[in-house]
Amino acid sequence: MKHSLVRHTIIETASRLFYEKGYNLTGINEIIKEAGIAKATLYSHFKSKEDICIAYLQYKDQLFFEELKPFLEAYPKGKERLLGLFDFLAAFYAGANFNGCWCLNTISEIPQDNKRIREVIQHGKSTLIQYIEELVAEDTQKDQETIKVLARQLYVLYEGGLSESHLHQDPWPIQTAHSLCKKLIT
Amino acid sequence: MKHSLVRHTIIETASRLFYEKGYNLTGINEIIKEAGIAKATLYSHFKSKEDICIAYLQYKDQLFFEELKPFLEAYPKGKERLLGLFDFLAAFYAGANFNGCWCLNTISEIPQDNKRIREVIQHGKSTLIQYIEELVAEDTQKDQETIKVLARQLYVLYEGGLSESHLHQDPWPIQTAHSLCKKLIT
DNA sequence: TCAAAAACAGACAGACTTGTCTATTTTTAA
DNA sequence: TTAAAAATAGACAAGTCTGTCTGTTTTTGA
Repeated sequence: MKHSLVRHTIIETASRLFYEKGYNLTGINEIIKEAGIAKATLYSHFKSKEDICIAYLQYKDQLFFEELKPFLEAYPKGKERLLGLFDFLAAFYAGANFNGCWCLNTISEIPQDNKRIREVIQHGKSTLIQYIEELVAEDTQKDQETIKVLARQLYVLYEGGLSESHLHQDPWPIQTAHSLCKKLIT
Repeated sequence: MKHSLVRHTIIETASRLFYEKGYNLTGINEIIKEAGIAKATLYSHFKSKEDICIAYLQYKDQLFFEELKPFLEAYPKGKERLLGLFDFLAAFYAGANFNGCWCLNTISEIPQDNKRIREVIQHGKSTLIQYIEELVAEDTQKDQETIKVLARQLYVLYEGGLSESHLHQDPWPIQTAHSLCKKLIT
């Protein structure tokens, strides 16, 4: 297998396992077994499990935006697209292998003083907030401050719906967030 | 030490460690060392680590309501008391040892098929929703369905603010949830 | 006072963890 | 074609984990 392909296989396999089973309950031995590679190969691509964790978080964020953006482009700019955010969430929930937000899950699993992983997670979420700001800006004319405030409100709704649908194993929190979003923007 | 006192010491120590460090990163050996008891003593009170986890979740929920209820009784019934919910959250965030929501943290740490722990968590959160319904009902006259819908909306806001303030290590999501609550009830 | 209950220290089993290392084979690319 | 790079299997170190067990000492309560 080509060098870069092996790396990709490791990230894909580790991501699936980390997301499904959790970071601490997934061992290196399980990753190499499922990926079908040798342990020395894994450690020639990543110097530690923590490095794989960071690659996992970045990979999930990348996939997330690669799916979200085309999904929302099917909606007309403005209010409908903002509501589309919660349709995306509902589809995400309904899809196979849903296990909540990988960022919140991982934050819960690492020591509080692990700044390296925390920063990757916070960066990913900041990117999402920024993207929501862009969606809000596409709606009717607003000043910069109003845009920022509304984006943060929608973000908190989005995350609340996501984590609570996971906890209750029921889509009602996402639906609640959706209807609250509607109330906010109309 | 008296029998029931030992049990309480175990729960208190385990709760502190589970909440601070996470469930999987806290070992039985650490619990007995910090609690100052023998391992055989711990296992005479709890048959497994999972049983301690359940006692931990119930203990935290109990403490939570024991603090929340008197806190809110200082507010006038109705809208102000509903907003007080988010003041409580802000105080919880600002307090020492804040580490997010123990329910979401624990859900992230256990295997997906662990129904026993999941049910304890879902039960605790359902109790919170029910309590919010009571707070909502204290406000102006509403039919039962409207009460339920509004309570769920406030709950999603509450949880979103809580988990995101934890993630970003900043109180802005709680403040955002607070202002959204205000908008909702006035 | 005295028997029962509880707590004690700590060894131990058995399985797991991450990460290193050796020695061999395969693949790649010029 | 051939030398360098990469992947291989798997042993190993050194530590972790949960849970059991033995044998002793302390506490409790009637």
